[in-house]
Amino acid sequence: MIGAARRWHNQLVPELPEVEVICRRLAPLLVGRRFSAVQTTARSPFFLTAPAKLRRRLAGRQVVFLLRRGKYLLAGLDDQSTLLLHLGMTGQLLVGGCRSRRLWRAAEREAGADREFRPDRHTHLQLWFEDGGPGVLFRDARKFGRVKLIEPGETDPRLLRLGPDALEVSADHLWQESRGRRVAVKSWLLDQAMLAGVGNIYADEALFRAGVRPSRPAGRLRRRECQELAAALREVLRRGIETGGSSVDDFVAPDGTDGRYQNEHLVYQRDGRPCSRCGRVLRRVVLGGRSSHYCPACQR
DNA sequence: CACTTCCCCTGCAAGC
DNA sequence: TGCTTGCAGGGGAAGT
Repeated sequence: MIGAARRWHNQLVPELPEVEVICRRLAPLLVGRRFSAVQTTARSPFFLTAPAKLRRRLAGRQVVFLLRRGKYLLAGLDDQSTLLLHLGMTGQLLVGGCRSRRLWRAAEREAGADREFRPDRHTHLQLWFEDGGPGVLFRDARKFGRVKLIEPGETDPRLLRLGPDALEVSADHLWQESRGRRVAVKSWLLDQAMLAGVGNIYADEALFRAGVRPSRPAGRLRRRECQELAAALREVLRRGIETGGSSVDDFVAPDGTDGRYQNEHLVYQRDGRPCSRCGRVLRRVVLGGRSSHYCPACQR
Protein backbone atom coordinates (compact mmCIF):
# COMPACT_ATOMS: atom_id res chain seq x y z
CA MET A 1 0.00 0.00 0.00
CA ILE A 2 1.29 3.42 -0.86
CA GLY A 3 0.76 6.81 0.68
CA ALA A 4 -2.64 8.27 0.24
CA ALA A 5 -4.35 5.03 -0.65
CA ARG A 6 -3.47 3.61 2.70
CA ARG A 7 -6.34 3.74 5.15
CA TRP A 8 -5.31 3.39 8.72
CA HIS A 9 -7.77 2.48 11.28
CA ASN A 10 -8.11 5.70 13.21
CA GLN A 11 -9.65 6.10 16.57
CA LEU A 12 -11.91 9.05 16.88
CA VAL A 13 -11.13 11.37 19.67
CA PRO A 14 -14.07 12.92 21.41
CA GLU A 15 -13.66 16.61 20.66
CA LEU A 16 -15.80 19.53 21.75
CA PRO A 17 -18.97 18.58 19.79
CA GLU A 18 -18.87 14.96 20.92
CA VAL A 19 -18.35 15.93 24.56
CA GLU A 20 -21.13 18.52 24.26
CA VAL A 21 -23.51 15.90 22.84
CA ILE A 22 -22.62 13.55 25.67
CA CYS A 23 -23.11 16.33 28.20
CA ARG A 24 -26.54 17.31 26.88
CA ARG A 25 -27.81 13.75 26.70
CA LEU A 26 -26.30 12.68 29.98
CA ALA A 27 -27.35 15.69 32.05
CA PRO A 28 -31.03 14.65 32.38
CA LEU A 29 -29.87 11.18 33.39
CA LEU A 30 -27.44 12.39 36.04
CA VAL A 31 -28.62 15.63 37.56
CA GLY A 32 -30.66 15.16 40.69
CA ARG A 33 -29.79 11.50 41.11
CA ARG A 34 -27.80 10.04 43.98
CA PHE A 35 -25.06 7.44 43.62
CA SER A 36 -25.66 4.25 45.51
CA ALA A 37 -22.63 2.19 44.62
CA VAL A 38 -19.59 2.85 42.46
CA GLN A 39 -17.61 0.02 40.90
CA THR A 40 -14.16 0.09 39.36
CA THR A 41 -12.00 -2.55 37.70
CA ALA A 42 -8.61 -3.79 38.81
CA ARG A 43 -7.30 -2.42 35.52
CA SER A 44 -8.00 1.20 36.35
CA PRO A 45 -4.92 2.56 38.13
CA PHE A 46 -4.60 5.18 35.39
CA PHE A 47 -7.27 7.19 37.15
CA LEU A 48 -5.99 10.46 38.57
CA THR A 49 -7.93 9.69 41.71
CA ALA A 50 -7.37 6.20 43.04
CA PRO A 51 -10.31 3.86 42.32
CA ALA A 52 -10.71 2.99 46.00
CA LYS A 53 -11.02 6.65 46.92
CA LEU A 54 -13.50 7.24 44.10
CA ARG A 55 -15.69 4.43 45.36
CA ARG A 56 -15.58 5.76 48.89
CA ARG A 57 -16.12 9.44 48.07
CA LEU A 58 -18.80 9.09 45.40
CA ALA A 59 -21.13 6.70 47.17
CA GLY A 60 -24.10 8.60 48.57
CA ARG A 61 -23.39 11.82 46.64
CA GLN A 62 -26.01 13.54 44.56
CA VAL A 63 -25.26 15.14 41.17
CA VAL A 64 -26.10 18.84 41.14
CA PHE A 65 -24.98 19.84 37.65
CA LEU A 66 -23.15 18.57 34.59
CA LEU A 67 -21.21 20.88 32.31
CA ARG A 68 -18.57 20.82 29.62
CA ARG A 69 -15.37 22.82 29.61
CA GLY A 70 -13.25 22.29 26.49
CA LYS A 71 -13.13 18.50 26.19
CA TYR A 72 -13.70 17.98 29.91
CA LEU A 73 -16.93 17.03 31.60
CA LEU A 74 -17.55 18.30 35.11
CA ALA A 75 -20.16 16.79 37.39
CA GLY A 76 -20.85 18.97 40.41
CA LEU A 77 -21.79 17.00 43.52
CA ASP A 78 -23.85 17.96 46.56
CA ASP A 79 -20.82 18.12 48.89
CA GLN A 80 -19.22 20.80 46.68
CA SER A 81 -16.77 18.33 45.18
CA THR A 82 -16.54 17.89 41.42
CA LEU A 83 -16.07 14.78 39.34
CA LEU A 84 -13.84 15.60 36.38
CA LEU A 85 -13.92 13.34 33.34
CA HIS A 86 -11.84 13.38 30.17
CA LEU A 87 -12.53 10.76 27.53
CA GLY A 88 -9.04 10.75 26.03
CA MET A 89 -9.14 9.02 22.68
CA THR A 90 -11.37 6.04 23.21
CA GLY A 91 -13.35 6.97 26.29
CA GLN A 92 -17.10 6.38 26.28
CA LEU A 93 -19.84 7.23 28.71
CA LEU A 94 -22.70 4.83 28.33
CA VAL A 95 -26.04 4.39 29.94
CA GLY A 96 -26.41 0.95 31.43
CA GLY A 97 -28.68 -1.11 29.22
CA CYS A 98 -28.13 0.90 26.04
CA ARG A 99 -27.97 -0.93 22.73
CA SER A 100 -25.51 -0.29 19.93
CA ARG A 101 -23.99 -2.34 17.16
CA ARG A 102 -20.95 -0.09 17.37
CA LEU A 103 -20.09 -1.28 20.83
CA TRP A 104 -19.17 -4.71 19.60
CA ARG A 105 -16.22 -6.11 17.74
CA ALA A 106 -16.51 -6.44 13.99
CA ALA A 107 -17.12 -10.18 14.12
CA GLU A 108 -19.95 -9.75 16.56
CA ARG A 109 -21.43 -6.90 14.54
CA GLU A 110 -21.46 -9.05 11.44
CA ALA A 111 -23.29 -11.69 13.39
CA GLY A 112 -26.00 -9.09 13.75
CA ALA A 113 -25.42 -8.37 17.37
CA ASP A 114 -27.45 -5.43 18.55
CA ARG A 115 -27.76 -6.21 22.16
CA GLU A 116 -27.60 -4.58 25.49
CA PHE A 117 -24.21 -3.34 26.58
CA ARG A 118 -22.76 -5.10 29.58
CA PRO A 119 -19.67 -3.99 31.46
CA ASP A 120 -16.55 -5.59 29.98
CA ARG A 121 -12.85 -5.50 30.85
CA HIS A 122 -12.56 -1.94 29.52
CA THR A 123 -15.39 -0.64 31.66
CA HIS A 124 -13.41 1.17 34.34
CA LEU A 125 -16.11 2.95 36.26
CA GLN A 126 -19.71 2.02 36.95
CA LEU A 127 -21.97 4.55 38.58
CA TRP A 128 -25.17 3.18 40.01
CA PHE A 129 -28.00 5.12 41.56
CA GLU A 130 -30.11 4.62 44.63
CA ASP A 131 -33.32 5.07 42.64
CA GLY A 132 -32.50 1.75 40.97
CA GLY A 133 -32.60 3.24 37.45
CA PRO A 134 -30.00 2.77 34.72
CA GLY A 135 -26.38 3.37 35.69
CA VAL A 136 -23.71 5.31 33.84
CA LEU A 137 -20.63 3.45 32.65
CA PHE A 138 -17.21 4.83 31.75
CA ARG A 139 -15.41 2.65 29.21
CA ASP A 140 -11.96 3.32 27.79
CA ALA A 141 -9.96 0.68 25.93
CA ARG A 142 -6.76 2.71 25.64
CA LYS A 143 -6.82 4.27 29.06
CA PHE A 144 -6.00 7.74 27.82
CA GLY A 145 -9.08 9.01 29.62
CA ARG A 146 -8.92 10.68 33.00
CA VAL A 147 -11.13 10.57 36.07
CA LYS A 148 -10.49 12.83 39.02
CA LEU A 149 -12.40 13.89 42.07
CA ILE A 150 -11.77 17.55 42.79
CA GLU A 151 -12.25 18.24 46.48
CA PRO A 152 -14.44 21.14 47.70
CA GLY A 153 -12.65 24.45 47.33
CA GLU A 154 -9.92 22.96 45.18
CA THR A 155 -9.27 23.64 41.53
CA ASP A 156 -7.50 21.54 38.96
CA PRO A 157 -4.48 22.92 37.11
CA ARG A 158 -5.73 21.27 33.92
CA LEU A 159 -8.81 23.45 33.96
CA LEU A 160 -6.90 26.59 34.88
CA ARG A 161 -4.65 26.13 31.87
CA LEU A 162 -7.51 25.94 29.37
CA GLY A 163 -8.00 28.76 26.89
CA PRO A 164 -11.44 30.15 26.01
CA ASP A 165 -14.05 27.72 24.75
CA ALA A 166 -13.75 27.17 21.01
CA LEU A 167 -17.50 27.37 20.46
CA GLU A 168 -17.33 31.13 20.97
CA VAL A 169 -13.88 31.82 19.55
CA SER A 170 -13.40 35.33 18.20
CA ALA A 171 -11.23 36.57 15.34
CA ASP A 172 -9.54 38.97 17.76
CA HIS A 173 -8.50 36.13 20.03
CA LEU A 174 -6.98 34.16 17.15
CA TRP A 175 -5.25 37.28 15.87
CA GLN A 176 -3.71 38.23 19.18
CA GLU A 177 -2.72 34.69 20.16
CA SER A 178 -1.12 33.95 16.81
CA ARG A 179 1.22 36.96 16.71
CA GLY A 180 4.84 35.88 16.85
CA ARG A 181 4.02 32.18 16.79
CA ARG A 182 6.06 30.18 14.32
CA VAL A 183 4.35 26.87 15.02
CA ALA A 184 2.12 25.36 12.30
CA VAL A 185 -1.40 26.75 12.54
CA LYS A 186 -2.73 23.20 12.80
CA SER A 187 -0.60 22.37 15.86
CA TRP A 188 -1.48 25.76 17.31
CA LEU A 189 -5.22 25.07 17.03
CA LEU A 190 -4.78 21.85 19.01
CA ASP A 191 -3.16 23.72 21.90
CA GLN A 192 -5.84 23.65 24.60
CA ALA A 193 -4.19 26.53 26.44
CA MET A 194 -4.75 28.71 23.39
CA LEU A 195 -8.25 27.44 22.61
CA ALA A 196 -10.21 24.75 24.44
CA GLY A 197 -12.04 21.97 22.64
CA VAL A 198 -10.56 21.66 19.16
CA GLY A 199 -9.10 18.30 18.15
CA ASN A 200 -7.78 16.81 14.94
CA ILE A 201 -11.02 16.45 13.00
CA TYR A 202 -12.52 19.86 13.59
CA ALA A 203 -9.13 21.59 13.17
CA ASP A 204 -8.72 20.05 9.70
CA GLU A 205 -12.31 20.78 8.71
CA ALA A 206 -12.14 24.39 9.89
CA LEU A 207 -8.80 25.04 8.14
CA PHE A 208 -10.25 23.72 4.89
CA ARG A 209 -13.32 25.90 5.15
CA ALA A 210 -11.15 28.92 5.93
CA GLY A 211 -8.82 28.14 3.02
CA VAL A 212 -5.76 28.00 5.27
CA ARG A 213 -3.07 25.36 4.80
CA PRO A 214 -2.38 23.46 8.07
CA SER A 215 1.39 23.91 7.75
CA ARG A 216 1.23 27.72 7.66
CA PRO A 217 3.01 29.33 10.61
CA ALA A 218 0.32 30.70 12.94
CA GLY A 219 2.03 34.08 13.08
CA ARG A 220 1.68 34.50 9.31
CA LEU A 221 -2.11 34.52 9.45
CA ARG A 222 -3.62 37.74 8.17
CA ARG A 223 -6.39 39.45 10.05
CA ARG A 224 -8.84 38.45 7.36
CA GLU A 225 -7.81 34.81 7.70
CA CYS A 226 -8.30 34.93 11.47
CA GLN A 227 -11.83 36.12 10.80
CA GLU A 228 -12.52 33.29 8.41
CA LEU A 229 -10.89 30.73 10.67
CA ALA A 230 -12.88 31.86 13.72
CA ALA A 231 -16.11 31.70 11.72
CA ALA A 232 -15.18 28.28 10.31
CA LEU A 233 -14.37 26.92 13.77
CA ARG A 234 -17.67 28.10 15.20
CA GLU A 235 -19.52 26.70 12.22
CA VAL A 236 -17.98 23.20 12.17
CA LEU A 237 -18.28 22.84 15.95
CA ARG A 238 -21.88 24.04 15.94
CA ARG A 239 -22.71 21.71 13.05
CA GLY A 240 -20.90 18.85 14.78
CA ILE A 241 -23.13 19.26 17.80
CA GLU A 242 -26.23 19.61 15.63
CA THR A 243 -25.54 16.29 13.88
CA GLY A 244 -24.77 14.45 17.09
CA GLY A 245 -20.98 14.36 16.65
CA SER A 246 -18.67 12.35 14.40
CA SER A 247 -18.81 8.57 14.64
CA VAL A 248 -15.63 7.56 12.87
CA ASP A 249 -14.95 4.75 15.20
CA ASP A 250 -15.48 4.83 18.89
CA PHE A 251 -17.82 7.68 19.50
CA VAL A 252 -21.25 6.74 20.62
CA ALA A 253 -23.60 8.91 22.56
CA PRO A 254 -24.63 7.60 25.97
CA ASP A 255 -27.75 6.01 24.53
CA GLY A 256 -25.69 4.10 21.96
CA THR A 257 -26.69 6.14 18.90
CA ASP A 258 -24.17 7.23 16.29
CA GLY A 259 -23.39 10.78 15.28
CA ARG A 260 -23.70 11.84 11.67
CA TYR A 261 -21.10 14.58 11.25
CA GLN A 262 -18.63 12.16 9.64
CA ASN A 263 -20.90 12.35 6.58
CA GLU A 264 -20.03 16.03 6.31
CA HIS A 265 -16.27 15.72 6.62
CA LEU A 266 -14.71 17.44 3.60
CA VAL A 267 -11.05 16.61 4.24
CA TYR A 268 -10.57 14.55 7.40
CA GLN A 269 -9.23 11.12 6.42
CA ARG A 270 -10.10 11.82 2.81
CA ASP A 271 -6.53 12.00 1.49
CA GLY A 272 -6.21 10.46 -1.94
CA ARG A 273 -9.78 11.42 -2.82
CA PRO A 274 -10.80 14.45 -4.85
CA CYS A 275 -11.50 17.77 -3.16
CA SER A 276 -15.22 18.43 -3.03
CA ARG A 277 -14.62 22.03 -4.09
CA CYS A 278 -11.96 21.86 -6.84
CA GLY A 279 -11.40 18.19 -7.61
CA ARG A 280 -7.69 18.13 -6.78
CA VAL A 281 -6.44 15.12 -4.84
CA LEU A 282 -6.50 15.76 -1.09
CA ARG A 283 -3.24 15.27 0.80
CA ARG A 284 -2.13 14.13 4.21
CA VAL A 285 0.83 15.58 6.08
CA VAL A 286 2.10 14.98 9.61
CA LEU A 287 2.45 18.10 11.75
CA GLY A 288 3.58 17.95 15.34
CA GLY A 289 3.06 14.20 15.24
CA ARG A 290 -0.58 14.51 14.17
CA SER A 291 -1.92 13.77 10.71
CA SER A 292 -3.47 16.67 8.85
CA HIS A 293 -5.66 16.51 5.78
CA TYR A 294 -5.95 19.35 3.28
CA CYS A 295 -6.47 20.43 -0.30
CA PRO A 296 -3.26 21.70 -1.93
CA ALA A 297 -5.25 23.99 -4.22
CA CYS A 298 -7.95 25.41 -1.94
CA GLN A 299 -5.73 25.94 1.10
CA ARG A 300 -2.87 28.43 0.98
C1' DC B 1 10.64 30.65 26.16
C1' DA B 2 9.19 28.22 21.95
C1' DC B 3 8.82 24.20 19.99
C1' DT B 4 9.56 19.02 19.24
C1' DT B 5 9.76 14.36 20.68
C1' DC B 6 8.52 10.76 23.50
C1' DC B 7 5.42 8.13 26.20
C1' DC B 8 1.23 6.10 27.86
C1' DC B 9 -2.22 2.01 25.80
C1' DT B 10 -4.80 -1.06 22.82
C1' DG B 11 -7.18 -2.63 18.49
C1' DC B 12 -6.66 -3.36 14.08
C1' DA B 13 -4.68 -4.56 9.69
C1' DA B 14 -0.63 -5.13 6.78
C1' DG B 15 3.00 -8.23 5.90
C1' DC B 16 5.42 -12.21 6.24
C1' DT C 1 -3.70 -19.34 9.12
C1' DG C 2 -1.25 -17.18 12.73
C1' DC C 3 2.13 -14.45 14.48
C1' DT C 4 4.67 -9.98 14.51
C1' DT C 5 4.94 -5.25 13.58
C1' DG C 6 3.58 -0.62 13.30
C1' DC C 7 0.30 3.09 13.43
C1' DA C 8 -3.20 6.20 15.56
C1' DG C 9 -3.57 10.13 19.00
C1' DG C 10 -4.76 13.88 23.83
C1' DG C 11 -2.06 15.61 26.84
C1' DG C 12 1.74 16.02 29.82
C1' DA C 13 6.69 15.31 30.66
C1' DA C 14 11.10 15.57 29.05
C1' DG C 15 14.35 17.02 25.67
C1' DT C 16 16.44 20.46 22.24
